[in-house]
Amino acid sequence: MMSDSRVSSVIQEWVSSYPGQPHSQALNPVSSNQAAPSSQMSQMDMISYNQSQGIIRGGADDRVAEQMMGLPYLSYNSSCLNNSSNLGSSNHHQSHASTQQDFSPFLLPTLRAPVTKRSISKDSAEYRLRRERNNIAVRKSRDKARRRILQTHQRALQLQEENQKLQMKIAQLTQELDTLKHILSQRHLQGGEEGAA
Amino acid sequence: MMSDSRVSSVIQEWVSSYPGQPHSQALNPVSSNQAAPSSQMSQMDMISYNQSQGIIRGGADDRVAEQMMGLPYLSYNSSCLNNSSNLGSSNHHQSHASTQQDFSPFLLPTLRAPVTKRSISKDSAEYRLRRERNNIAVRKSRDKARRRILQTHQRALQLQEENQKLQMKIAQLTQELDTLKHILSQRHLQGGEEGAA
DNA sequence: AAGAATTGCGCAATGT
DNA sequence: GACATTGCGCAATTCT
Repeated sequence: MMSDSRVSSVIQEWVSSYPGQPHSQALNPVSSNQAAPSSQMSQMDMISYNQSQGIIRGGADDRVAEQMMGLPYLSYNSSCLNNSSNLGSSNHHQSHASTQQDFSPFLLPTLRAPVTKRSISKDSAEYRLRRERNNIAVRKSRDKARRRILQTHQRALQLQEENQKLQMKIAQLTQELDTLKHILSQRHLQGGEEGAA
Repeated sequence: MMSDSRVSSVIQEWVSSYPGQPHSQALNPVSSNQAAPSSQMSQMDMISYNQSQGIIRGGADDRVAEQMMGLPYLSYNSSCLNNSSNLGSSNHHQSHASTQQDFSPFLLPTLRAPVTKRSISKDSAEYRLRRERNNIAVRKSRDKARRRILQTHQRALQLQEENQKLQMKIAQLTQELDTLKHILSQRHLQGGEEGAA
């Protein structure tokens, strides 16, 4: 309930352990339109990393918008060109939402309602507060992850060491046992001879 | 030569296996000035995450600049406010560099030369190409990291299992040994009696 | 000298 | 609703 959290996500655990999948993009209508060009591929191991087409957009900081919603390098042309200064920001959502309106609402039932989804305008203090908090959470989470990884690593080392000791002990015991067995067999013979005599 | 590549890095393998340390920031003068507000603290475990002051900047996309150089939430005010449109971009370095000029150039010998460092303007095709390549590399690298982590984890599990088996074997051998010892002592007594008779 | 690999960071979507 | 996770792209740095 904590480590492999997103196991529930459909597409996720689908074909691999965990990373490299769209995850958010694929499921969310807002971002889905420009979803996975890059992320998709990470699945087919090596090789495939070099797929993302090099659309050389003309816009300047489209990257901003781009990254804002984790979209790779699509939709650089049309939309997303007005918010360079991020003043109208907060509306990336809307823009995309509307851009997508053409989709039959029947196919995306529960997702059409909040067309404006509360205009979080990136200027709002609330927005910054949210972001700030999330950033803190992110740092914390990553720190935790790092610690976890470290622990696992050290645990492995420790176990390996312990393993060696155990194996040595086994070797020792085995030898001891052989010795005793030998002695016993000797005694046995001896006893046999005595009985025969 | 491939997995634990940055083993040579001083601070790195210093105290632990691999992650969690500043690494780059701590060593480089340029970034060091605004370096670790966030990373620093991540060391002192929990608690300290809520430190970043909630400067509610007035600017809009300062975030852009912000993130551009991975600086946490400092320098929101003065500099970094002119490149919203990312045209002059590439000069973040300079801005900061100049901001830092007060530092005796003797301390930063090799870093003052390329004042303009080739103005890569984010519009250039080259820039996009670079970014694209880096993104690919990043994905690849992360995939690799994930695999590595997974492996370590599995290895730990495997070792643990093996450990149990070994311990069982030891228990078994020990018991067997005890049995033989007992038998031998019996024989010994028996032999002694026989000899005495 | 140049490109690939790493790493920390913030954002946004999503999970809990 | 707040916090936790996670994928993603950016930029800085390091490795090769």
